[in-house]
Amino acid sequence: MSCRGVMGAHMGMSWGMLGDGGWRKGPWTAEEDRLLIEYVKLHGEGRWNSVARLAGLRRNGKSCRLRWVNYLRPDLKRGQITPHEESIILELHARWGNRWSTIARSLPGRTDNEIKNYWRTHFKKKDKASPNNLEKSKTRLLRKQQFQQQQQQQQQQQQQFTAMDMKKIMSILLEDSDSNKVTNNTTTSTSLVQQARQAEMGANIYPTYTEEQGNNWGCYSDNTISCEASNVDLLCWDAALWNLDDFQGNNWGSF
DNA sequence: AAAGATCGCAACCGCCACGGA
DNA sequence: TTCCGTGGCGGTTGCGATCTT
Repeated sequence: MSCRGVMGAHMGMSWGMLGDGGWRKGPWTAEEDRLLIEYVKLHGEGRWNSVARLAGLRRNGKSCRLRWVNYLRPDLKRGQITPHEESIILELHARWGNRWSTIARSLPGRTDNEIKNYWRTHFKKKDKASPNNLEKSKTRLLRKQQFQQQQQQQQQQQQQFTAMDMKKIMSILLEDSDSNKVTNNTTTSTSLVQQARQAEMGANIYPTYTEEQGNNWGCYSDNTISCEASNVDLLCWDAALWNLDDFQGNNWGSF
């Protein structure tokens, strides 16, 4: 029997049922999500194997961790991978190969699973794809992007970051970058910081933040962060963001 | 309109590294 | 030093949604 056959038989048997040790498997219900979120609120991330006992979930620790990391974390960015993110993925994959978690660290709000899925769907198959198929997927992608753009525009109208919120972010980011926590490319990061400063001085336009978009840095207008930035610039910018992230304990909602 | 093909994503598995007993 | 529990990672699968014929 093929590997797929073995796995398929196994997963088919267990999907949505109780596995070894009585753990539930398969898709998560809204109630399970709620319990897990409550658990993390009370106890923080980690100690996943106590979730079953403390939260009343019939899920094993691994499953809980995965659900939290890939789906429930509040700082997750939803929606389409942007062209900038795509270029970062391409560049980092060329450098590191299938080290998805490493790549994910350079893309705030994206999970290794998401990037891995994106890569497999959009790039791996291109190797085999005929020009015709390629055209089809492009069209499909375009349609999806247009639909999501419409949705995002609607949401932007409802949930705009206030200027004050953004000033807080910028001041934290600037303090952080000034203390040289970004070590890989000080020159570039400094220049980004300068640009950011200029942006703050100009200050009439702030990036928007929506629940759906998460940290959609692509929303910066041309007079804030240069849209012409190279991938290296973007990486530095991302690195700066991650330092900010560390500073805030990954809690975007706490600004 | 319907059937088959393809896509996208959530979730699973096995393996490995690490830290504590 | 060894064993065991835990968490993280990368590969793989199942299935609903969407598209094509």
